[in-house]
Amino acid sequence: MLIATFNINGTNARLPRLLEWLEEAKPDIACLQEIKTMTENFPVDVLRGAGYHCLVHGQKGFNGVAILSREPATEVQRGLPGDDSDEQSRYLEADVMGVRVASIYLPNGNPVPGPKFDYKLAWMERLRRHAAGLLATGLPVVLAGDYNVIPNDDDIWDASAMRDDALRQPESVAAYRQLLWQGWTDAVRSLHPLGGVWSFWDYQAGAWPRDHGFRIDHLLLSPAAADRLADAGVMKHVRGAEKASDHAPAWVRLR
DNA sequence: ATGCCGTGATAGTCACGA
Repeated sequence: MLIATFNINGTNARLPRLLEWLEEAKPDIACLQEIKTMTENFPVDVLRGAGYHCLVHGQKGFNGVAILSREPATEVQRGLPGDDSDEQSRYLEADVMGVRVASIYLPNGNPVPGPKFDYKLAWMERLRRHAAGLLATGLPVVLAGDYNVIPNDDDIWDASAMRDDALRQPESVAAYRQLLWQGWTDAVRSLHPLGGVWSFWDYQAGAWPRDHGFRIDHLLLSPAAADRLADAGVMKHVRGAEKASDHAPAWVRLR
């Protein structure tokens, strides 16, 4: 069972690449982020034609997450609990093929310091609380998405780069570790413990040809899911396509 | 120190990203 997470950076701009990738990789479940379109404008008919059911939590212009699945999915949670005033579409959770899956687009948080960084840390605290409840169910759970956190020095091409960025702030890293310490397994990290695996390369400054990337797209597995972990990685070649997203899909295969 | 590039909303450039 192949579960992937892919920040597509805009549905309209990326649909041809998304369809190519689905045809090539054939994920059973694909968690998408930054769909950047309203729910009603997401191309559900085109994707149904490509063999996928869609759950969509969209928003005009920014953010937006979706869960694509070969088998029908049952929506469990739309939006991250814990703040009724939060109108940003960054969380969607569903049951698919016996697994609880979430598509997560964690706030970027720049600039630091500032209200956006405060929002990021508050959002991570809400996620930590919600994730504790998920662990308590004992279900196989996969929290997949763009976490906008670079967890370790070897998760980036140059450990001194991004030091002042929200993605590498000690508070961001600490919040990510707190989440892990609840009992989650970072699937890609567990299969590549020495690091050196990137999931994002900036469009600017020749980051892709220079391989100046870092890892911010993660799949966190509950114990019941980690027991079934067979393999995990990043589909790096996807980033090399024409008109590619700046992210590549990260994935996990469960037995 | 800032922009680089890219996307979307909008009809100017601007917000936002990472």
